[in-house]
Amino acid sequence: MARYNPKETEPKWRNAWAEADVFRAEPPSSGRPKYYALEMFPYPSGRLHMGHVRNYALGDVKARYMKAKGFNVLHPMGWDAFGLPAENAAMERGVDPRAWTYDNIAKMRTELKQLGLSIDWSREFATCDEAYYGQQQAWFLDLWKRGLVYRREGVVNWDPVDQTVLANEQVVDGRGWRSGAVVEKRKLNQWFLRITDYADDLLEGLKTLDRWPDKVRTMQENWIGRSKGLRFSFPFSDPAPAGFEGGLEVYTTRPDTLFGASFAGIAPDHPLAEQIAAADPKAAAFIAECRRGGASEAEIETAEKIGYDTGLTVAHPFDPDWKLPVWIANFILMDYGTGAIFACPAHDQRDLDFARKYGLPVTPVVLPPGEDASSFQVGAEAYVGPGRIFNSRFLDGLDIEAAKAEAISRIEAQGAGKGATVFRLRDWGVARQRGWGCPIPVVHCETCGVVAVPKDQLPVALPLDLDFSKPGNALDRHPTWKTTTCPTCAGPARRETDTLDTFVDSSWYFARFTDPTSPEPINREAADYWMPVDQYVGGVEHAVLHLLYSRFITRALSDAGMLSAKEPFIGLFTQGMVTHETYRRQSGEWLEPGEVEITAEGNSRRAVIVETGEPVMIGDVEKMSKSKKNTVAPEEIFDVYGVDAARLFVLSDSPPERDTQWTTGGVAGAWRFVNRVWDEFDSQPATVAAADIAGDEAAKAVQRAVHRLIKAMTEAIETFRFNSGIARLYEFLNTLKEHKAEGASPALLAARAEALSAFARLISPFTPHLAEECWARVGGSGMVVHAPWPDFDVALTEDAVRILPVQVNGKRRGEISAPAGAEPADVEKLVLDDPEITRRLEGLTIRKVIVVKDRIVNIVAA
RNA sequence: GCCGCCGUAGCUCAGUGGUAGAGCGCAUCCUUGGUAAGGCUGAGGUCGGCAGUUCAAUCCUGCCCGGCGGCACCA
Repeated sequence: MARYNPKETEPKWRNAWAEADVFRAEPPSSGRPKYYALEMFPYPSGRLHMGHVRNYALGDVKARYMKAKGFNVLHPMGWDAFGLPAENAAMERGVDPRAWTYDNIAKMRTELKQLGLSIDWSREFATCDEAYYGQQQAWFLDLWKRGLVYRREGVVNWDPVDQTVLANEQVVDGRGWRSGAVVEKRKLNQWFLRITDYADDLLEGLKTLDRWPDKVRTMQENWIGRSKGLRFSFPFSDPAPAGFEGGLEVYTTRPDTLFGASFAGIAPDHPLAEQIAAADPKAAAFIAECRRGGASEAEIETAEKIGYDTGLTVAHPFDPDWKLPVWIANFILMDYGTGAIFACPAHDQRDLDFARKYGLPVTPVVLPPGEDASSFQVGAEAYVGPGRIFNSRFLDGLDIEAAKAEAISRIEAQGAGKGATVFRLRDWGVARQRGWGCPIPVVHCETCGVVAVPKDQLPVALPLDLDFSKPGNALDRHPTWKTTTCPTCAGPARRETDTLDTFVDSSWYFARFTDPTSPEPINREAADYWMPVDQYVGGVEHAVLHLLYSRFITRALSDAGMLSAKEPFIGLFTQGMVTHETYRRQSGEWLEPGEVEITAEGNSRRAVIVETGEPVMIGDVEKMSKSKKNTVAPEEIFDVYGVDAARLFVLSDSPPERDTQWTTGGVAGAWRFVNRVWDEFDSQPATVAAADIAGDEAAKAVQRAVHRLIKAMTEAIETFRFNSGIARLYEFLNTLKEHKAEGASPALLAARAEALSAFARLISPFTPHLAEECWARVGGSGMVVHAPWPDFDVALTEDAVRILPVQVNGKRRGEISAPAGAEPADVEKLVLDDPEITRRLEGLTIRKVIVVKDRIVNIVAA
């Protein structure tokens, strides 16, 4: 018996696929239904990690399956190649970022190809290719013309370590998402994309994405954060401060509680606050105090509410004689709503905390059900539940929703304000002060202002001789690059030296894949055939970054006429991480898995350092990371066990959406499976004569098992439950082993031949190389990649005779066999005739007999 | 605090309103010309807890406990 040798087999089949060019997507004219499978493209770090293996293996299962189902599959690959790691490498090691990046791409391409993915490599590109980012510049200018790009001075998030601006989405708990540094606020001239124009549409669109995880939809919903309310102005009671003659504009979602108003509040960086501070040193000191507070989550959480009474008062909108004091308060955010609020302490916890601290009035205006108006009081907790309005003049007696509507219409009738919808989502700041990115294609002219570079002068290419030896923007300090002439007046001009956020690069690459050499950014015909992506696979960490930006850009480009699709990804799957146990010395230093030897002692385990025998602490199971040294290099696994075993294990051990734990035992198990599968094919005669299997129980059992397997595998792949599918493959292999080829009857051999033919096709999405070898071994025609997915016969998935357990009062007391589909009445008769059962019923009176067809019988007796 | 996911064998996980499963690990034995290997057999589970619905609950419902994730001074 020849042992399976992946080192020879796997490269052999990869070459065969490449030579036959089997994964090239056919043109739209092929007439076959399309299927666009895509995994989030990698950053070319230069090294493949297990997370990549899992991500691309998952996508590959679906792509190969759909190909077998007869679809015209597009499954491309590219590189998200701009960004900071290249600049850091340049700074640390003096290499050229371009050379470093393309070098890494070459290395990673080799490793990815080794995975045996069904990729159409003819479409490959990198976002740092001039041909790509030049097209990006072209559509950027189109969006500018359409008013979706604007430039303004604004307070931005500044990452002091990476020395660049960050988008709101890239600030996590007050820290830069990449550097982890505490983010500072700076005023800068910034480029923005008007994503807020699409806030409503992006929110509504989520409802149509029924093949997205609920979790991701919820996260986007929260992020967009739509709230409906009222925007209105408080008139100042005394002469209004300069510039506020129109009053103090506030936003509220609770206009129903207007009669519970206690004070008006403004953010410390509200223009009015700044104006007051200019004349009032105490106010200025207070504002400075507010700014000192950090932005980290812990600090926000514990920050006490503090306020400063400005001495100004405003009039209640429904009662000119009712004066409300104006406070500056640290809990009010300038960049939400209008940066000013009206406070109703009885029904808002923040307002209540504040009012209690500063002795401001607390008037309840919503009466909870069952409470009495004369006795209801608010203590330390604001009441935010449902109820009837009281203490509120013309709103009295209304429920909350009716009162909101009434208050809004009164305010609108007075001309004091308007119902308004407010979003948490802010416009997307896209400019980055970096040299290794897509240049923003504009020039600054002294006479003409900011001017777009004409399309025939695109791409605005990065110079080849950027100096990355110092931190900061290499493009800005280049000696000559930014000096140019104005395209409009031919006068002296300066190029924009900001580049685009790399999330811009990744928010349209999927559309470019449909025709990566198009002279336009997007070939509309190709995009309209292929888009949207049918199945997108990637990490959940992009739930609100990449996935939201891509949805926005797709809409914007669609509205600009470049493609029809509004949603980029109609199906989304977010896979879990690959984790591994961690190991440390007693002294606390992390150890690599390879340095540690683990021995089992009964059900517990003991770990020591291989070389010294020094005891090792086995730590938590955590995401593979270099810092904790709990990584396993894919290429080492490929070397020992082969690519198929690695793919199989990484797909088999957990549901794809959950984290999976890498273990050497697990991959060894997958490797044994590969070998046992090969044994079954290798022990089968290459050619088998047809035989009637009707009278052969073993043959029939194999036949039923394989039909059940086809059904289960089809469902498992359709529903992304690959691990369950693989569990079924293991079970089926046990069935095959029970009905060996050695000494088999002609009927069993024939049944095995048919089963093996199907089996080779069923394993092909998971272990494609092994599948080819097996397919060839049993004389399959052509390659298994070209073979259609096997069909199953429902009748053959069921047994002709069923063993029905028989319960008495819910406890199992025996079993009987009955023909499949036997009627309850007949089964009941069989049961009551059964001596074993009747013996169990002696002395009991049968009350009821429940027969569930083909499942079970329960006798209720007393 | 709000929302979501998870809890089944020692470990990682399938599964179903009706007989509790796989891989790994563990134990016994066989093989020692598949050998830094292969095979047979086996032990091991109050299906997180309590209650309800049902003839029947690991599965449905409610409450509770434990773990993980997301959001959170957004008016």
